[in-house]
Formats: sequence, structure tokens, C-alpha cells
Amino acid sequence: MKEYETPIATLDSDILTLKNEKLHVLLVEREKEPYAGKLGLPGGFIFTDQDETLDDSVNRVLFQKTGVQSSYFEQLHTFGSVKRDSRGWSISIAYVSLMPWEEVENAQAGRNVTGIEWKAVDEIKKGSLAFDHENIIEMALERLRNKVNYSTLPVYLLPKKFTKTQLQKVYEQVLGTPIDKSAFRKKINELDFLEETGEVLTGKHRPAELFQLKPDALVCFRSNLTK
Amino acid sequence: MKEYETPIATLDSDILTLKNEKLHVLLVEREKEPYAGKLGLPGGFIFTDQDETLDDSVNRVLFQKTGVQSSYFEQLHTFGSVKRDSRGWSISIAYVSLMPWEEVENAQAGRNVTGIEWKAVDEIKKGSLAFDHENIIEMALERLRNKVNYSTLPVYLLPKKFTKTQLQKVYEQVLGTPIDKSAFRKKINELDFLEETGEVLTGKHRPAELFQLKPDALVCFRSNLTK
DNA sequence: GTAATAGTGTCTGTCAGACACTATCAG
DNA sequence: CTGATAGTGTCTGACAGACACTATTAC
Repeated sequence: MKEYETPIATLDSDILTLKNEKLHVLLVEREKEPYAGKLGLPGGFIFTDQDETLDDSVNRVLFQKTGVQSSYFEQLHTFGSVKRDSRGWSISIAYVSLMPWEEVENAQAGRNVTGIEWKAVDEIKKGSLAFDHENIIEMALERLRNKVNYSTLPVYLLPKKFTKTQLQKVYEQVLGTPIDKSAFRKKINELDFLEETGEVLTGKHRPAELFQLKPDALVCFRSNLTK
Repeated sequence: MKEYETPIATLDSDILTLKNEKLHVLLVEREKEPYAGKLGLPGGFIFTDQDETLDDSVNRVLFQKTGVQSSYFEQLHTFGSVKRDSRGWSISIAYVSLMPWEEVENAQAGRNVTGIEWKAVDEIKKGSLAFDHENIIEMALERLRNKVNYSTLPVYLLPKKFTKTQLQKVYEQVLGTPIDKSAFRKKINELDFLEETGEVLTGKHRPAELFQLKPDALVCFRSNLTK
């Protein structure tokens, strides 16, 4: 049926989460060649007999390798060349996923994987990962930082209910700069994408109201929240 | 070598240009099945024996089908499912390219193509194109419109030398709304990505200065230029 | 009361948009 | 001169950022 030899097509997922208030990425230790024993992004082949769509493939691969079910992901970029995989011309369709730590802390090694590791994104050493996965992570971070200024993306890094201060911390962590509290709150109030839960988070001091994303909200906005 | 059956991998290019002050897309009439005789985006297979990278493939496919050499293109999205192509599980890596009309008006039908057609993007009828190519075009337009507000992308739709009024017309055409002349000029002056050519465009009235993109400029900016 | 964090009110500089103005050509 | 387009100056409302202020809890 095929008229031409077609490249190997793989999927790779860049799962990002906030662990200890720092951005971490999920890496797996590869069982098989190429790059056996090395760390890389969880990925795998499209199963033409099982998957209907690319999204199906992403969900399946991710679950088989790590046990994780992702609530939010988007396609990042497709990488392809004759050189990137020793097995031949290969394509990697890369995805980025944002997850609250609570939902992924129990991730486990699965199929063809001997272990998993959460690595702080700013502590990944050059040349330590399989394939061109460092490039993929770099591009994922760039995309995230670009989108933060005009979208509500960071809410996906938090549990369902969160305080406005927690949300601000996430923005600050992703952007790498402090944000003025008053300006931040004015902005998110105006955009009106949060709703009250009626609950509060108590601690040693004044309790903070807990909010959640409005059911229909996938708001995009534009602003400069950084100093 | 391959452990699993891998999907068919194709490339599709969405070439956009300004013809008669309206956005047009390049379509080709397909010679072969599937969709023989129908219009679709120019596309083709990756040749694992000829192409080194995806970018090589895009350039080659485009040139073979239409004779066009693209000066600016970027990857749009990768589409994939078991259903989109009757030949089986298929992936399409879609690219968007912006070209000045002067560089593409001589495009010709090439390999496996019986004719080409420039179609105004707002005149494409539902169901008239092969595969999911209408979706691809729609996403390309969305991407373009989103990027226009914070990038200099539209300059690639103009010839090398152009006036500020011509540039404004392009922005207006892409965005679909009028822009205030003074605000537009203040913005592009401030961003400082154009340089004078010393030449002027004469007509019936006051001549307009011709500008060109600064050699090193790939400026991104953020503003609301629309009313 | 104090300490600490939650949350708000006010001022100010910047800038996009509105719009009127001047400049320069053909005829 | 007129007509038409090129290009500029000025005002204003909106808003991001700075920062001081009040509110509410634990102790």
C-alpha cells in the first residue's frame, strides 16, 4: 500500500508540574536501546491498531509508561530528521502537559521503563538526556513562558481549589520574576475566570479564600504582569 | 528494524499570499487517489533517502509540486488519525508559509499535480477540499491572526521594499479591521525594525518612502492595533 | 497586644486610539 | 489653485505597576 518508505513516528510527552514550588519535568529511565539506561521524556510509538487519533496515542503511551492520566495537554512541535534516532529517519511529535503535583506524585515506571525521576527543569545537565529531548524541554518552557502572559494556563499546575496567592506564586515561578500583588489581583478579577468555592484555607494567619476555574473558562488574556 | 507498523507521514504546506489586497492560499488539483481531481494543499511524502530534516522535506515537496521556493515558513501543527486518509493511519505535518505575490505568481503545476489555483481564503466552500485540509487552513489563519498583534510576520507578505501605508493595509487585511494610521506608525517606529531605502514610490499624489526589514530584525511585539 | 499573611485603595507614568493637523506631490 | 495621499502633533481615557493601607487570623 505504501509507495515510499516512511519514517518512524513516535510521541514524546513533556509533563510539567510544580513540586516544592519549582517546575519539574517527568523523566523515565530507558530500558531498551537506543540510549538504554539514559533518562528521557516518556514516549512511544503510535499503535495503528489501537489508537484512533494522536490524542489517543498520547494518553495511552503516557499511561503505559508512567501510570499518569493527563488533564491538560497540547501539541508542542514535531521534530524530525535522519539523524536524531540511530534506528533511522524518525519523527517525534512532542506534547506538553501541565499537571498538579497531587495528581502525579504516584507516577510509576511502566512498560519498557526501569524507573522514573522528577527533575527540576533548571537542573538538567547538558547532554544528560536521550535523543534531542533537551531541545524539546527547552521549547516547552519557552512556549509556557510565552503563553503565561496571555492565558490562564498556570491554573493547570495547581490542584482544583487554590488561593489567589498560590496562583500568583505559580505565575512568578514560571515567569521567573516577582509580580505586584495588587496588579495581579486586579487583572484576574477583571478577567473573571475564577469562582469562589466558599471554602477557606486556614493557617497561622488570616485565612485565604479558595477559588476554582469557572467551568467554561479557557480564558486568554493579554497583559504584562512582570515588573 | 521497525518493531511496530508506523503511520504514513506526509507534509502539507499552506502557502499564503496577498493577491489584489486579499489573502489567498495556494491549492493544487490532485492527479492521483485519494481525492483525485479535488483541490488540496500542496503536500507529499518525506523521502527518507533524500531529505535530511523536516525543513528539507518541506522545501523539496513545495518546489516539486509548484516550483515555489519559500522565504519564510513555520510549522503549524501535526494532524493524525486512522480516518483522515483512506490509505490507512496517517500523519500530516502542516506548515504555513507567507510569500509576497511577486515571488509566487509564476507557480506552476508539478509532480502529481494537474493544476494549481489561488483561492481567496474567505471563498473556500465547505467540503470542497481533499482530506482535512479545510481544518488546516482554518488553523493557519487563526495562527496568523494571533501572531499579527505581536510580531512583524506580515512583512513577509510584501515585496522587499514597501511603504508604511502598504504595511498597514496588510495588517488590516489579516486582522479584518481598520487601524489608526498615527497609532500604527508610532508603534512601528518605536519598534524600529524597518530601515529606509532612500527610494520613494511616486504616484499621483505625495510620494511615499520605501522601507525594508532591517537585516537582523525578527522583532516580536505586543500591542492592540485594532479599534 | 504582636506577627504574619490576605486583600484593597490610590496615585502616576505610559501608551493605544481618536482626530485634527501639516506636507508634498499631479494636474 | 484643488484633490488626494503621506506623514505628524496633541489630547484623553485606560491601565499596569508602585506602594501604602486595612482586615483577619494564631498566638
